[in-house]
Amino acid sequence: MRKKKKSEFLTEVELEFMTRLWELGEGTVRDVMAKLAPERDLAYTSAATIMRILEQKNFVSSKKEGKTHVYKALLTKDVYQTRFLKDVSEKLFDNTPAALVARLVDDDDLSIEALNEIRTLLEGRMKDANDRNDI
Amino acid sequence: MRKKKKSEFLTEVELEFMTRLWELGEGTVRDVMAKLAPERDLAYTSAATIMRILEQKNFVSSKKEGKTHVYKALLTKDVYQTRFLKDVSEKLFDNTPAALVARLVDDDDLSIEALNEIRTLLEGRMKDANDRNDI
DNA sequence: CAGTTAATACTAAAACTTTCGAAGATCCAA
DNA sequence: TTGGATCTTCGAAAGTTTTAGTATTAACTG
Repeated sequence: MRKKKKSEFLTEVELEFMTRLWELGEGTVRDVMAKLAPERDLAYTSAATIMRILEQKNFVSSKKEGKTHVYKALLTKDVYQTRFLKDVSEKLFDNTPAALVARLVDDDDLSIEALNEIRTLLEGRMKDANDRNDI
Repeated sequence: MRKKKKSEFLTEVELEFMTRLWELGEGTVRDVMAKLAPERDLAYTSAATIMRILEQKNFVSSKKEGKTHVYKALLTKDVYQTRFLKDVSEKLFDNTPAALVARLVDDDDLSIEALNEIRTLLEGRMKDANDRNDI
């Protein structure tokens, strides 16, 4: 017998739907479906089920407008990205985020601009961290 | 009816086992089990099943030594990390690895040491990029 | 108000994941 | 060489994920 898994992370299809909802801000099942890839051929009831599951798992909330539900993410994409990366870092990179970055910049050719952007952000962060330490 | 999912990525338990095997280089079911967290209470047959599944999915190969199988990863951790990050980048960061790094360094939980490591890495990478540009 | 349209709720299937027991195979020691 | 220990293989149970059909319910339309 297995114990029930706590759903901290989105499944593949759930992520697909959440991504659309993040883009939309909020929307109905039809709205979300309309944003799926055109080749994605999914019955309306399937999409509705996914949205219902997302609500059960507390990833989204819904309010009723007329007879339809309007869904809204309860979790920002930023927060989810952070949570997810923390887990990846732990499970696949021995808890060393630097190793993760190493692998990433090793593989993909980031533009100089992107690298600069990241460095700026990094230095801002390091300054903050130092300030906190100096108190 | 769903179409068969091609298993490009490891499941949670599979990753747990592969991580041990990567640490070991190669090993038997017992070897891998011995490296699991002490509180991980798993029957030997369960572990054997996981290893067999990993072999079916072509993540590992095995050679027979006496009556036991000695397993070896067919996929390096580096390659898997790269493959995985590419997917994460795509699915959760709009295909912009820079956004991924940005999110990572923006995480308040990151230590100063980790930030330093990342900066060192980044500067090395930027130097390389500049060198290439100067040619 | 009755009929059509469209949304939701319920249910269930098929595939996948995780776990482990039963049965048979193999090796070693006495 | 045989008994015990240990290994492998097979199958299956229980939970999760993904998909969609059916039934019900709510809104609009003539």
